[in-house]
Amino acid sequence: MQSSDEPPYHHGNLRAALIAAADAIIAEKGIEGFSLREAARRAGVSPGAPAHHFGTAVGLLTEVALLGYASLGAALNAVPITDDPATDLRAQALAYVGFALAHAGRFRLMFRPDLVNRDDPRYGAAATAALAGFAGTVARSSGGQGDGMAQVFVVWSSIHGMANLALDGKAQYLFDGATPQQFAAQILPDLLAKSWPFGC
Amino acid sequence: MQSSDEPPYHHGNLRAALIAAADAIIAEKGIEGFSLREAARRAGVSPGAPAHHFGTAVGLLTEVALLGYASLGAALNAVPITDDPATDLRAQALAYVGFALAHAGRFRLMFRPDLVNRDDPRYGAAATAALAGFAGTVARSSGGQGDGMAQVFVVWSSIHGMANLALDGKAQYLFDGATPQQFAAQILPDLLAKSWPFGC
DNA sequence: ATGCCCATCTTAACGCTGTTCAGATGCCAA
DNA sequence: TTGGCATCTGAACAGCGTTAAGATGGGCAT
Repeated sequence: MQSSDEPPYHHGNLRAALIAAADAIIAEKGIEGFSLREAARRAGVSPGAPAHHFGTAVGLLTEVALLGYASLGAALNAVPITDDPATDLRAQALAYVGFALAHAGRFRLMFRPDLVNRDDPRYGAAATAALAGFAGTVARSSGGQGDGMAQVFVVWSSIHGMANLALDGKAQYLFDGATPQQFAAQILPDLLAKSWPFGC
Repeated sequence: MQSSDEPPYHHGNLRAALIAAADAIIAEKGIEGFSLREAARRAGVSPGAPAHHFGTAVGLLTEVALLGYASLGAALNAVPITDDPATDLRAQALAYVGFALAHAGRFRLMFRPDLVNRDDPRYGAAATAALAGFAGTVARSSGGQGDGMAQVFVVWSSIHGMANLALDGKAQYLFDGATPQQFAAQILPDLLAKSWPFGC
């Protein structure tokens, strides 16, 4: 009996191994570099093995996307809450964009409807759970006035749009060829403080 | 001699035929339903034929994406300009989201860095040209105060985020299971007028 | 008008992909 | 110990993008 769970047993906890392998591939090569066969290869099993655990490739990728929402939620929950909702909103926006750039593969996967099973009830739950703290900040920021859902949508859209544009290199075009990382670290904080309507 | 250019000549204006076929496939099945071989099939040529005109599949898809930016620009330029920049901004936002939903395949392709050759100089030019009128509205809206680039980025992010969230069915989750089309037609206009900070 | 050149397209092949299915494997419970 | 059954293998299939060698024929120089 080994203390490590690397080569677990006869065949082992293949399910977890495949999820980890898929996540690693996506982190290394991006979502377009993923292939089910390579995930199987890394887990040391035959190409047909994943089918029994996940059905299809979408089944496996859905699990990775669920992990992605969990880690996004963790990143958002990690920002300290102050008594100024606007400050918190800026910090959460920065965390959101930072997560998208730091885990580009995961982030892209999370919003790829063709690669994820949206009918899985855990999917919607994971998304709302990830944004729960963020929705709370929006509610505190508005003081309960106005349409709550609309406000969450508007603020989320703004942050999500910044993340996507930065990820796709569009910010690079507007801001003197700054890389996405330079943009997030140097330009975005000032921008949120001075030009972002939700940052007061 | 035929008046129609359908089966043009010996082999014909294959380049245009392939672009049209690719655009049609994407409109029918979405970007994930595209395949280079099917585009060749529809154009009535062998699988290897596109290579000479576009090099790789990305070459062909880049052309379709350029058409996409042109049509997005046309949609944005089609909104009438009033003397109230906030009104214009709302109308342009509605047009942007409407375009994304009406031409989902094109729109998704336009922001897929793995399917488009970002090094093509026409690509950046097409993107900025499409947003030129929009950037003008932002400038009029701010009265020339503040960082222009930052303002364009912030407003564009907001609109782009709404389009993406609507397209991915996230709005569906926040607004009582409304379909993307219902959302754009019934919910979004009110939302832009009442909860959108750029709509005054 | 004729002949050559060269862009264009075909055919065939390579290696890769996701998925399926019959059969082998070996753990766990009885 | 033995049977049942979840698990995994190995091979196959169709489809994909891309490449290379060869056929095809239109347009240009002569």
